[in-house]
Amino acid sequence: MAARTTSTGASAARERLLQTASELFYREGIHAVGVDRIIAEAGVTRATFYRHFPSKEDLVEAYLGVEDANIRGAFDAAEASGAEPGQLVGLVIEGLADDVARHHTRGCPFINAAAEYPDPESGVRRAVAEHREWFRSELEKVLGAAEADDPGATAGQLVLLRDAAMVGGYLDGWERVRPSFIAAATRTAGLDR
Amino acid sequence: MAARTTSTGASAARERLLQTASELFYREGIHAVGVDRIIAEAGVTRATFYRHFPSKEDLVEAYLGVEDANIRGAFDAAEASGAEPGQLVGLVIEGLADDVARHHTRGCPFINAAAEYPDPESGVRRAVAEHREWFRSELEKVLGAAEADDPGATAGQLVLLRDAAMVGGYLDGWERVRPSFIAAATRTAGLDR
DNA sequence: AAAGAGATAGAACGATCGTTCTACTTCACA
DNA sequence: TGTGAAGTAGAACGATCGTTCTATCTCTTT
Repeated sequence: MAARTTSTGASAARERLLQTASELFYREGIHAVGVDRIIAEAGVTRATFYRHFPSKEDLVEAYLGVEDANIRGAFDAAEASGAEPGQLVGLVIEGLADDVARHHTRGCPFINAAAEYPDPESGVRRAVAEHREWFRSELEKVLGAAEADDPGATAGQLVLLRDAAMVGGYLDGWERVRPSFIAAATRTAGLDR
Repeated sequence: MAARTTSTGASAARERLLQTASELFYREGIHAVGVDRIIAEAGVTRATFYRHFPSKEDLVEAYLGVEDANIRGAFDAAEASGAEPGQLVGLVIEGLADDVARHHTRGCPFINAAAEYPDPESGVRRAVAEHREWFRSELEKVLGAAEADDPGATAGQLVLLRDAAMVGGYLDGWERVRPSFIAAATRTAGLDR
């Protein structure tokens, strides 16, 4: 058995590796999960691991890439749903709330990763910075289309609120944080008028 | 040379150990800093380390205890300053902003620690939960004295805003986040009326 | 004067870290 | 048909992890 079995062109072993690592990194932290754990749970050999990822840090960056792609996909889906710009802002807020409730119950993958990588020049921190900048500008775009006043400032505040929601949802429980998040986000976005 | 040299009754070696570890843990992350690093930079022997801290995790908990005590001290100072309850809320917000700008430029010690400790039953996570609960109730007390409406809900929202400020200050730069934080916090606390 | 706690110094424990290596097999494609 | 990439299997590298140990010295307290 070997090689490219998936439709995307990526090898099956690589995808299993990436998915297993993503779950472990998110649930237990990055430094806390060793290469041995990952290859054992992915059912793959060390040699196969290093064939696809030159080092563990490359795998970490790929993990953040998966998280980034997931969120971009959610945005694309929302925009492709044919909702009007005015509605879209509300959909985004609801989507973020739903994401924290369902998938990201251990906090934000990017915030958590940054906690473990102090060097701003590292590949991991670059990935975090790029993701945050994309997210901010995407919000600004949506807000601009909905003709909100000062989309730039509002987008910045919504980024902060999402950070707060993910951290608070993890440490205090989402049911305690959700009302505050919804109220603050809708008011910030100007949806309460 | 030996033993208790400080006025507080704690040994000098223990205090050097704790201060050194606190700086390293905060700046570089907990799992990333080994015991060897700590004892080397503290100028202390392994045996001395384990005399004062049964395990590394005890040192981690002591580190969070130091951070907790610092913030409690700041609150006590603000309350002892003789400011009126109405002013106190504003002082607290300014104090938080000042803290992020000066001391906590690598994020929140408790949020960062929680990112590395997934088990909610662990001593570290318990310390995080206790600190957050104290902070929330302290805010509620101050807001209640200032006769804000719904001190409970407002305190919860201010906790979220502080989380956002510390995360955003670390990852996006405090100068970008500060205006949003000040605006949102003063409005949430009802100081803009 | 005796006792004990706190410090120093340094060797050593087994376990795990991330990484590299050789040897052999299997499949896709030119 | 043969070349090469992708897979399995497993030994081994040096480094570091957190922890334990013995041995000796110093100071404070009784």
